[in-house]
Amino acid sequence: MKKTPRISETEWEIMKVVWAQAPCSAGQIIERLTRADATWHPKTVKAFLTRLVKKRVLGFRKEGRAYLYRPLVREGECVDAVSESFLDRVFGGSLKPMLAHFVERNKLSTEEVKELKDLLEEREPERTAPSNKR
Amino acid sequence: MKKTPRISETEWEIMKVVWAQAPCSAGQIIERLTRADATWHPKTVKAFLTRLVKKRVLGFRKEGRAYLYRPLVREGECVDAVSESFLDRVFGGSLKPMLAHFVERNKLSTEEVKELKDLLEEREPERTAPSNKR
DNA sequence: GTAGTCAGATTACAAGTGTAAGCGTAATGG
DNA sequence: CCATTACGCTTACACTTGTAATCTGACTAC
Repeated sequence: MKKTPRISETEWEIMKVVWAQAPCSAGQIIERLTRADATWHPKTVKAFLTRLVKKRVLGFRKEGRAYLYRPLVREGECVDAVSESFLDRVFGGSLKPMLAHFVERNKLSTEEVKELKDLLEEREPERTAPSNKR
Repeated sequence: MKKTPRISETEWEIMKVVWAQAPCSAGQIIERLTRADATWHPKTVKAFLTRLVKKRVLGFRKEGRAYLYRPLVREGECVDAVSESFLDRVFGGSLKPMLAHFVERNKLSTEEVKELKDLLEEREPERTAPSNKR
């Protein structure tokens, strides 16, 4: 296991953009972020970018005057890490209570319920014995 | 809405015990925690308890020499808050990708898949009265 | 070429976190 | 009584996070 570096909440916002936009400049990132939420301050974003590079979460290559940033960790890995941590911390690591919570809370439409069931359907019979994860 | 106070990762560990054990002394909490993970240091736990009281997440009543702590915020509320934040941040707020992720990742047994499907089944909105409110 | 502009880097700083040792006080066992 | 415990409270400190101004060096428009 490679132990994904810890990515804070705000850092995650920035990473989402980088993950989505492949190699992108600070300008593009700032633009994207401020478009969604005008309270982002360019300087703040820059500072975060520098930090993320230092953390080795982002890499870059010089492209003329500016940098083109790119992720050094894959989104999937980070999602895995944070999801597992969340599941463990809040729901003791078991899916059922978690799903129960979300289903309860997000009043799903019949439509959505069906989608989710289909999703479960597709996955399926890897084995019959309870796989105690981890 | 009452805006649940932010509960950090480590604080959550402690809260889990308090939520589970109703009114309980520092000693009981420490005991519980160290039983599960011997690296907990009593002093550390005490410090967190004090902080949590200051944050108004825990309350207490004196019981002789010691305090009996009790939660001032309900677990459900905190779970709601942190779950929503997680869902938004990591999965853009939509359940389906999230479920997909967890289902994919935790190689479920047929058994477990069935349980989850049942869970969805139960929750299904009353289709007799199609109140489609999102 | 000289001032302005625009990069990213550096620095700053207040909160929040994780960790734990010390302090003061009250109970306790000799 | 009095030293030891047992408690909670205070203090400490390094690290992280959120936020942003300032610095520095390169480039651009006069």
